[in-house]
Amino acid sequence: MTPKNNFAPRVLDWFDQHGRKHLPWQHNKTPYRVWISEIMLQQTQVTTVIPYYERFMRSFPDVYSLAAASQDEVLAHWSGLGYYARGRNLHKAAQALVNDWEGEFPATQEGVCELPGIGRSTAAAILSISRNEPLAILDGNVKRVLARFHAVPTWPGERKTETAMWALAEAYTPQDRCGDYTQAMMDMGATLCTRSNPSCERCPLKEDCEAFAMGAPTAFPKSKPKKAAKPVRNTQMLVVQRGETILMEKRPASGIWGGLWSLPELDFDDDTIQVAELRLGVQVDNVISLSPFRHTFSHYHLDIVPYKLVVQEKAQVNEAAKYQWFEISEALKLGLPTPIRSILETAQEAVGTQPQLNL
DNA sequence: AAAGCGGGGCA
DNA sequence: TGCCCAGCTTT
Repeated sequence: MTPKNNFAPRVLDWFDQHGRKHLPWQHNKTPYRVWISEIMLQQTQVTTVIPYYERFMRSFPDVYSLAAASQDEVLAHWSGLGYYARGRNLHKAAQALVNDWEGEFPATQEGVCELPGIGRSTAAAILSISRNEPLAILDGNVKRVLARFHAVPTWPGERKTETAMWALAEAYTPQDRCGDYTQAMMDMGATLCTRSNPSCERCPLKEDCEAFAMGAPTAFPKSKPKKAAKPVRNTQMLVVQRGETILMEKRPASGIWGGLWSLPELDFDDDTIQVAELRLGVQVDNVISLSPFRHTFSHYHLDIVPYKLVVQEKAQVNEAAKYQWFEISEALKLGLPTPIRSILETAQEAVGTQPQLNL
């Protein structure tokens, strides 16, 4: 990492010229007032928060009034903001402040982090803005700014990436005007360095922003690795019944289920009877639908639609080497792929119980 | 419909 | 400790 020495001054200059400085929580910046605003802003945009914030402050002007209120009263003021667990935490934390801290916020970040609903970043925001403590924040806004500035190549959700980004955040946080810097970084993330359509031209950091230099600001922060959305494949599987026996197929030695006994399979959109008769060389007397189900492999889902085909007693099949007739109970003693085993078990139970489709 | 959001809470 | 979730928004 090569911190640019003038990072913070540039951010602060931008803030002095363009930052928002007259939001309701930006005057009389007590820890209490900053705290309430930070919690509300975690989940909601500035314009929505303003009326809620003002109403909340009117009813609960200080930590004592908040602590003394009932949870229902507090939640009534939260109504419409969502995330009510955070409203409840707010109330609990107010009571903890009154009971354990004589109504004052702890002096240290660790102390503030003890309060329910406040973690490292929110604690730093409260203390830097209200008391000008030189503590770094790393909320979504700051993560975005830093990820772009350094073209951070990995997903911030990874532990080591997040640790590295905390180190960056600390390296850039100035000793002076830390509160303004905190506000400025949030403001930049909210108004310039937005998730989509960032206003790079107006950004005071663009000359040294690696993502901007790459011409790809929105490529950062790297998004969460996709859970490799497993493709879905479809197949038909056939339980070909001849008297008391069913037809098992020996799979090729390599590939999926290599060398195992399985069931004859058709493409999903093959005409079941027609293709079965053609390929196996048997005549189908009767078709019984079995329950379709999904089998999931490590890399794809296989949706299996099983059918039972009843064929004539003396049917012979083509390619006899690949096939063998087994009683179901005998077939179940073979080493079978799991979904094949389930089909056979189902077919065994289902004899005579399924509605029959005579064709 | 999918990802992002800070902190909580679980294994 | 490390990972995933709740509950809502934005894209």
